[in-house]
Amino acid sequence: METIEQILESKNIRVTAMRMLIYKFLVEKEVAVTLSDIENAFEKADRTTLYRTIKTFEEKDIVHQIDDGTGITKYALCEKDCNCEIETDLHLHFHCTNCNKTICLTENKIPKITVPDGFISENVNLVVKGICDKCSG
Amino acid sequence: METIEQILESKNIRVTAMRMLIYKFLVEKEVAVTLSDIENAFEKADRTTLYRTIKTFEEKDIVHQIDDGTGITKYALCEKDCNCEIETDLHLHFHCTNCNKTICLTENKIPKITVPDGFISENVNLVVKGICDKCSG
DNA sequence: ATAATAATTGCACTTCCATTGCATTGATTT
DNA sequence: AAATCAATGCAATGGAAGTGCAATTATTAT
Repeated sequence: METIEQILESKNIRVTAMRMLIYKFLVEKEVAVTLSDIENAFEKADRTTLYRTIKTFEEKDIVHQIDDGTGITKYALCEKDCNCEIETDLHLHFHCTNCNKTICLTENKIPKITVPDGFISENVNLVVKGICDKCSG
Repeated sequence: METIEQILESKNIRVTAMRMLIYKFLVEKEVAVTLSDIENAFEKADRTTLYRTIKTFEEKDIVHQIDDGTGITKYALCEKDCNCEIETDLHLHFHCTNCNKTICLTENKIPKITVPDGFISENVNLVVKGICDKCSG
């Protein structure tokens, strides 16, 4: 079992108290979070710090950004073996229009998408909107 | 050949000079446009008017909104036989990271997406990012 | 045709999220 | 311990989306 310190260090992220707290927060959340969500969880910390922390995480590939169409960027921890940058590993996201939660459906891989001649596909983003399991039950 | 007036009327949109101009602009563009694009094309008109016009078009289903992940909402005319609201008719969008253009690939329908039990899919948004035919050539 | 009514447009303003500059604090290295 | 570099906090900015209200224009009814 890796500690948070080890995880951060393995990704060349300098370990600070703040970063460890935010990482922990992301682990505990099972859904994608907005910057405001993080902000509300750490009211003592400055918005900018949180913003830059998440951006650092993103750069170092331990967090990926999700654009679920709500207009607000959300973030979620990558899976252990996630290679966000690799096209074939892309999973889809589900946005519940009822509870406004966005969930990474890591089990559901995106089917192969064909694009017309001349187009070069580098990245695929797929968001399904609807009602999640908790809200539909 | 339908005139713009006829198209608008058939969708229960009251015909005004402004609306005809914006419709014409959208027809001539082959890519999805942002509000700023429209704004730049009609500098004499007020932003709000353009905004509300495009919202009206959207409501009346002659324009659909595209969220290509750039953070800025884009709009494009629906195809003649487009039924944006019908899930099975959804097409995908291609966003070129080089020229920043977003193109409707109306020929490429989105494959059926399966979601886990309990989830109800109502809408699917799929954006492929990469290099478009003009930029890759 | 004209008055009454309703929809559209323009202006001003607000809100919200994302982002940056700069000073300060804190951690690392020499 | 001094020097260096990264991280944090504060303040401010920018951009896009959206709203209220007054003025204008179109539509309907008299």
